[in-house]
Amino acid sequence: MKQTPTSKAEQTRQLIVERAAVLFNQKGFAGTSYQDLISATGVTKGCLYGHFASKEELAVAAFEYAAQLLIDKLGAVMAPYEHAGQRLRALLHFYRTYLANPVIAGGCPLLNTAVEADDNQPALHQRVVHVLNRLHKGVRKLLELGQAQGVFRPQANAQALATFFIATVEGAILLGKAYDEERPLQVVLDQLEQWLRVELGSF
Amino acid sequence: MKQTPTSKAEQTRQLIVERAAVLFNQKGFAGTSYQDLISATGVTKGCLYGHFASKEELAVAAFEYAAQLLIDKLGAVMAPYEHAGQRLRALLHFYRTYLANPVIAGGCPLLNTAVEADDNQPALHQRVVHVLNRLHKGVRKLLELGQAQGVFRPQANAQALATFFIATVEGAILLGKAYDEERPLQVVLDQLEQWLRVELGSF
DNA sequence: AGCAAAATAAACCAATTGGTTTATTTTATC
DNA sequence: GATAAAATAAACCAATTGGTTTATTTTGCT
Repeated sequence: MKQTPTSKAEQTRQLIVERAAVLFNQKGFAGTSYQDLISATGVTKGCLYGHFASKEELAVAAFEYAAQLLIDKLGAVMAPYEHAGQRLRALLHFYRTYLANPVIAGGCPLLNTAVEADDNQPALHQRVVHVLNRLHKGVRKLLELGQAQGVFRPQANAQALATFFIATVEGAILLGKAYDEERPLQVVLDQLEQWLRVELGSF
Repeated sequence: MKQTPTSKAEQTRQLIVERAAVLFNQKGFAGTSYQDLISATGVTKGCLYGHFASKEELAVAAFEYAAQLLIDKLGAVMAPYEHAGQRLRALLHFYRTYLANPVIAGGCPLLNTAVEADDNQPALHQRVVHVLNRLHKGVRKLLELGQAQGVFRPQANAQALATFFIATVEGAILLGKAYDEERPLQVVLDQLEQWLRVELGSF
């Protein structure tokens, strides 16, 4: 008998996705085997294949989960504020401490997945681009909101600054992870903030 | 009889390293198999093992080769100039067209290797940090040279700006590769250049 | 020309890869 | 408590993995 979308299966699926997202983020797609996934989830291979037809399908679901965590987190850190300047400061603060509080173990899923996927996994690469677009739009809207509120200079190029913001933040995370230190993150975000104050006016 | 370091073996070794560097840069360490290496080099497995005891040893040699290409290239683009401002502009110009003229196919070897290695390959990770240090020192020295020449503002924080430069450039390459477009690179490097002009004075 | 170095070809290895199937057991829910 | 859904256990698959060995051939150099 057809049943209401059962919750147990979805719980298991969710558990798999969450554990897989960490593995893929840390070890990459090629570096993660089914044995890794079985060990990390505590679930059998049959169960994995019951939920996902292939490693690629699971990797896509895992990436989308991790990306949504990031998007949600960015929303959450800005949510307490209406003032665009405060929101921007909250965003910068979030990234300043990213190594200690990553949305998922292994660094930034956008950075990690983009690097491996763009030459190798078209399906994943496509999702990466989509998430980058969402992120860019979010930052751009924030800057435009600030302009509408009269707190950011109207001449500022929101489009370009959003691109610059994302590139700089990802580069900062790269250095922070490479050195396993928070200092590069602090240094880079300090510089970014100063430049944003030049372009947007004090905020 | 012991012979002078034979050149044929070194030629073959060099061929292997060059071809392997491209593969590892494009497909990553885990994503590159011996079969890939055999196909790309045209050399037999026995020959590969004759020159490198393991995939990791080969990957390290390949990364060091690619990194040296980058370091050499940066030196070459700056070499025609003595004026630090001109050198910096040459550096920015080089990165503006990086997607069309990468030092090696597959993007930036520092970016690619850093992302995969920092959680997985300690030997590679160590070399990445070393090359990042060299790169940072090079950029810092350039900024300090400009200060000594009186063309950059003496108050500028060369240390911090060098870190910022590297993070921003790597982030720009990440976006450029992800979108397979030069525009993000142009946009990000325009912003970077403007900020450098604020900090260093016109150059 | 002769000799050593370099490379090949190929067989071999145990382990692991991603993926499939099936019968059985557990579990959630009506 | 019945039943269908979910998960397990395990056998199975062909292919590939990283790595080794050995005998043979090709090559480069003095």
